[in-house]
Amino acid sequence: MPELPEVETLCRSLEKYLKNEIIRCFHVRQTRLRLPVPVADLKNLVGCEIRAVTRRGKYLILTTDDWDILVHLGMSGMLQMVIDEKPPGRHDHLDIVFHGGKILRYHDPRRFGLFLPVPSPAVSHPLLSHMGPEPFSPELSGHYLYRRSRNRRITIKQFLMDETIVAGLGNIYANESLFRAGIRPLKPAGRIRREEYDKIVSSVQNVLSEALESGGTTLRDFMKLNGEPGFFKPKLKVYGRRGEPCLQCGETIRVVTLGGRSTFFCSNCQK
DNA sequence: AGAGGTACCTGGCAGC
DNA sequence: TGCTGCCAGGTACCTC
Repeated sequence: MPELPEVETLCRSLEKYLKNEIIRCFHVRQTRLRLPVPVADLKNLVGCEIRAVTRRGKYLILTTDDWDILVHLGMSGMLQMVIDEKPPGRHDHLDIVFHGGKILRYHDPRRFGLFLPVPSPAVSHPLLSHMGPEPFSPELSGHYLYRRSRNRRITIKQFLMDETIVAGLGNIYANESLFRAGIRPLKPAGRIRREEYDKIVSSVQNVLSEALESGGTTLRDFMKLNGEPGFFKPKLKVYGRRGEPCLQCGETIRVVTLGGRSTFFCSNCQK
């Protein structure tokens, strides 16, 4: 369930739950994630206090003094606070056990996620250092996207999903943003005008902040319920609506594949 | 350099 | 009921 708004909400909840907690130990049951969990390096974190929990793109960063932990949820990852001594289930790959008894449990059936101890600061790690601006940073502007897109023949949708261009914009919100901006996802990025990029930036920010509100509620329930996935169902206008009528004009929502990802659009509203 | 395809995994669901 | 094939919120790596 890891969309950027959900990762952001998770980040805020974790900050509250984990700040000033001291790591007692790790229980690693599966090391084979997107990158292998370097078990030997985890020793560097034992006894360390969590200073902050932050987010960069869809990565979570648990910060201590000299080492940080980089967490990515991939397609199917979840983090949950385990209060009692609940036995780990299938795909509960890893626990962080804190002094005082709190446990943070990493669960990821598809194992596309990542759990990586890295020397501070995590933001200079190669996985993060090449990332583009955050969707809400002032760096992300119509001017910026216009400049980065010149001479690019890639489609605008793939361009927006390139994390070196914008950090953390996933498939759902790339689709939704382009619908709101009235721009067809198949249009080459290099052929989009400056004013259209202004519109794209505000669409991205509006969609994400609206989703953040709904995502937040779901995530709080999720934490309270000790891992019940919840039913986060944002008000999607195009994503997942193949064959259904466009909510603006009634035209049938179409789907194409771009970069291996399903891409939904209204051929009447999006030019 | 940029673009397209593929690989990494498991689970859920539609269709037979 | 049970099998098969397809699809899924992500990212990195390979080839052309």
